[in-house]
Formats: sequence, C-alpha cells, structure tokens
Amino acid sequence: MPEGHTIHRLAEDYAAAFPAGTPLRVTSPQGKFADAAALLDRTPLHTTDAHGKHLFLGFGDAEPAEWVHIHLGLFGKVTFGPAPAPPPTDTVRLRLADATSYVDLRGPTTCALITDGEKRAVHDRLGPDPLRPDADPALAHRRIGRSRTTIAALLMDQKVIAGVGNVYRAEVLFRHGIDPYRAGRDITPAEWDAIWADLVALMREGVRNNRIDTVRPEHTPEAMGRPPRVDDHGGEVYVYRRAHLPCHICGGEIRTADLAARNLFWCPECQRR
DNA sequence: TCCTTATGTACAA
DNA sequence: TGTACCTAAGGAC
Repeated sequence: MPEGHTIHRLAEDYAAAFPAGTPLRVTSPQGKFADAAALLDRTPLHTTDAHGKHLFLGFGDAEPAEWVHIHLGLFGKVTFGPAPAPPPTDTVRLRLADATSYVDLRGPTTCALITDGEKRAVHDRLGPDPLRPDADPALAHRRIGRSRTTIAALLMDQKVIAGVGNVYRAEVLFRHGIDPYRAGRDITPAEWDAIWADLVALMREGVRNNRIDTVRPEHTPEAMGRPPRVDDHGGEVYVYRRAHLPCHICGGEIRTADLAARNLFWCPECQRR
C-alpha cells in the first residue's frame, strides 16, 4: 500500500526490528541485489529515513556514507516476521535477518546501493513531504500557484509535494470540496493551507494505523444510517475506488476518469468549481 | 488457468 | 501519450 505514509511507517518498522549495532544477515535470494547484499552482510542497520515514497536504509556502525535506496513502485511489498525466517521465495529482492526477526522486500521499482551524495540528490528533486518536520508547504504552493496544470495532477507530482498518491489525492480534494480539474493557480493560499494541514493530519494517522482513513466520524456509514462500506483496500474513504456508488454526503454518484494514466475519483456535486 | 487490476515512476517518441 | 517494469490477488472461465 505504498503512499508516503507506508514508507514512513516502514522506516520506523525497519529501525524497530533491527536495533543499531546488531549485525544483520543481508541477502538477495532473487539475485538482483546480490552484489550489494554481499557488501552489507554482517553489518548493522544504523539509520532509516523516508522522504515521500522513497525509503533509505543506512548500514554500518556510524553515520552512513552509503544507503540502500528503496522505492516500492506500484507493486512493491515488505513483510516482517519472527525468526526463524522461512526459506525465501524466488521473488525476495532483499532479506534482512537477525536472531529475532526477518524482513523481506519484494517487487520494488528501486533497490539500489547509493552514496550519501546520491541520497541528497533524491531529496533535492522531491517536493516538501507533509510527514517530514522540515517540510515547507510554501514551496509547494509557489509551484502550484504558477501552474495551469490541474490540482489533481499537481498533487501527484512528487516534485511539487512528496508522498501523496492516488488515494490521498482523491480524498483530500473531496474533503475540501475542490474540483480536481481546477488549475493549480486558482487554488487560493487559504485553500492550500487547509489542504496541507489536512494532509499532515491524515498522513500522520496513516503512519499510525498503517492504512488510509479519511472519513470524518459524522460521515461514517453507521452515523449516516447507510449500509456498511464494501471497500477492499483497508481504509474508510469517501471517493477512492467508489466509482458509481453513492456519495457518503450527498448521495450522488461518484465519478471516475483517466487523469495522467491514473484513475481519478470525485463527487461532482460536492466538488464544484 | 488466464485476465485484469493496483496506493508508481521513468523513458521514448 | 504510450509503454515498460516489478508482483500478487481476485474474478471470470
């Protein structure tokens, strides 16, 4: 479930699973990361970091000079388990293991050993991340405010804002009653401030619960006297993957459309221009 | 067993 | 804009 909240949660979970100082077995059963894994084998995990959808694992006994850079893409998955680790399947790109637990990485778009400088370059090409304390929302609004591109596309552009994916994009626009096709430059500073603050809160909750929930208590099916939801992605949402179903608030039909090769979902009644 | 789909991105044309 | 890449689950047969 890789939007930014998943990656920040993984950074926490990797660090919690493998305390600094404990040497790890590092392997790549699939083979695609075998050379790097051999270099890292029997060294401890020192630090983890996350920016948007990018995860960084720093190995060694001191401040890392090299990092494992991981991006899950659309399919990547990480599974944690207790020792003893089962025999790995042939899709495990990276396995970390110690005496008490193991973690398997499968299907990432990126899993590469990079230098500290290369890591900085990744940070430099990413926009502010609502989950990072150093993030500057004004930086994002400066880009959005000059753009004729739709706000729906801008929210997915990691150079503009890092960590938002297709679910948070759809849900935050719904929560603020914003038509996804409005141009970025028509988003007022007040609207942007509210969107940013909401993303900070929603994504922090996402890290805490390891899933995306966006429905306010007063709009849950129970509170609205409607039948329980039938979403299959784990969280409570207003519009994501709810095409042709009734809007939780107005009862109108949720619409869907292609936008930049992704599925956009919105309620045309609640999200007017 | 095959087909579709998915919370993503990079690159070619 | 289209396509390639990575994996697994669910649904249609």
